[in-house]
Amino acid sequence: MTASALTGDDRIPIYQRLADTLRRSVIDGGLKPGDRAPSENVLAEEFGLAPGTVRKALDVLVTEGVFERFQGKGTFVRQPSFDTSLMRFFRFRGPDGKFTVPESRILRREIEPMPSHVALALELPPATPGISMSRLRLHEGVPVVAEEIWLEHEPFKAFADLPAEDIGALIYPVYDTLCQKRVARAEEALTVEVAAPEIARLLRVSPGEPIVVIDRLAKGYDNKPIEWRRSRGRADQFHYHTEIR
Amino acid sequence: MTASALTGDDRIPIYQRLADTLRRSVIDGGLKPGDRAPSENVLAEEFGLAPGTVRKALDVLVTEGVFERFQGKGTFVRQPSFDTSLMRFFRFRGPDGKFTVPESRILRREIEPMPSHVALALELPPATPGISMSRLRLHEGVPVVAEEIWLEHEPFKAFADLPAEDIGALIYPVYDTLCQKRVARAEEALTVEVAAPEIARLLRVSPGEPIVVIDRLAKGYDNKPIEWRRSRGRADQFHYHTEIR
DNA sequence: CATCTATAGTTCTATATAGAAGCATAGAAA
DNA sequence: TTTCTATGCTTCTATATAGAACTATAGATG
Repeated sequence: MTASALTGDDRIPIYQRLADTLRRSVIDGGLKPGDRAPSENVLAEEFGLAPGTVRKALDVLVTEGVFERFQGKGTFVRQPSFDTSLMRFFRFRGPDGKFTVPESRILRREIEPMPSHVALALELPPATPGISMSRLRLHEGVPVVAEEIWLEHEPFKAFADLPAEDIGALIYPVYDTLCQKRVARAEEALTVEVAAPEIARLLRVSPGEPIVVIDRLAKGYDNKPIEWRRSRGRADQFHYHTEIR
Repeated sequence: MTASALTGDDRIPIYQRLADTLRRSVIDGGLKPGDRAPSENVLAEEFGLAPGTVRKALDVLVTEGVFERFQGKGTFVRQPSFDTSLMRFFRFRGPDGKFTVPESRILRREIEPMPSHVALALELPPATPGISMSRLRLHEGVPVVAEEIWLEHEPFKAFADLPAEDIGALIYPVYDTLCQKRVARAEEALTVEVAAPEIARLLRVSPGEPIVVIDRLAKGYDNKPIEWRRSRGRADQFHYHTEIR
């Protein structure tokens, strides 16, 4: 009955308010990805709650994907993996059938005002100064995906000044270390278009070939947008499957 | 401690074995979609378990999508809705912006040996006799999706004899009432192809236009395949979005 | 007739307790 | 050294209990 240190509207169940509190501490960086949360018993002690109530709060956060649990080891802040991204359905594999990580080549990086659809997605005023980047991903030297990436300039100044050769294939860890921006999740949308001349040239296909377009909006733990990205790849290499019910 | 009427390997936790038991009774038809399950207290009484254990078993089945719960009302066998199907990303709406259910026109229905890829998907021997069906879906008179559907002939004899005009836009309820085959879930796969001449003619597009192809394998509560289906629609009307993390 | 009230049934929240199961490490034993 | 054992931590399972919150219905009240 001792609601103790828990804030918020007390018509909301205790376990949900505890979940809110713990989620908050992940957002604020008190708990970082990979960190172990206090054990169930410690939390119960700390907040003056029954262990079952604490466990139920953790259930919520595990379902949300904020935490993951390992029996005997502990409960940890989850490292976003993005292995459910639509991108994985482009099959980048050689003749031996093995899947490989495609290499990245940055074609262009400039500071310019955002086009309206990007500013809208990033929840910023129109024409906000942004970092615009073009990137080509190649598999065994063959171009497979062309990407446009947009970031708000202000919070990503340090990234804008980073030498291009210091940006590897994985870009989100750079955002984290350089700009303290941690990507927690993303929304993706898939459409199909016909190859425009410039895209056809980049991807080495005939104009008019079908192209799969994946738009991604990456967000932080606080659900605020961080990065907008549009990826285009050859449709004949794309295969997506899912389960419904 | 009284494991009572629960069957199965007793190294498996009780709540999981109870979940298995309840799922079984849905598969066997003892509990049909829309039916209310016995209340948590009744189940606890019946199996000699603590209410918390029963509740945990129901949690499992709710997460699986077998049951859905309503506070104050009860726990019910879920009616599969299929509103997460990839098909919903074809936007069938008029100039007023309203979404509508497309009408169906059955073009062909015959009994013939299955092609190997269909027999493989349905887990049947090659060339098993099947019901082959072609269907065109139209929105305001305009063809939007072309479908091929395959069923095993033997269990669906009654369906094969049904007059075509008695088959409405919704086909799964017919499987249930006529052939006692209940679809519980489905797997879907999405690919993109270039319109072949026959498809182009059906969908009234130019050959070479991009076409979105959705393959669906519908399964029962026992996870056995029931129906194989391939749907083709114009790519320019397709828009899929999802969240990842 | 319409509206409120009591009641019984349902799920949901929260407490308290006990022990099993899994993991890591320190120290004993071979 | 290598292997086993004990210990202490973690999450996981299961019990028992109490009351809150929600829904539907029957019956009283206006």
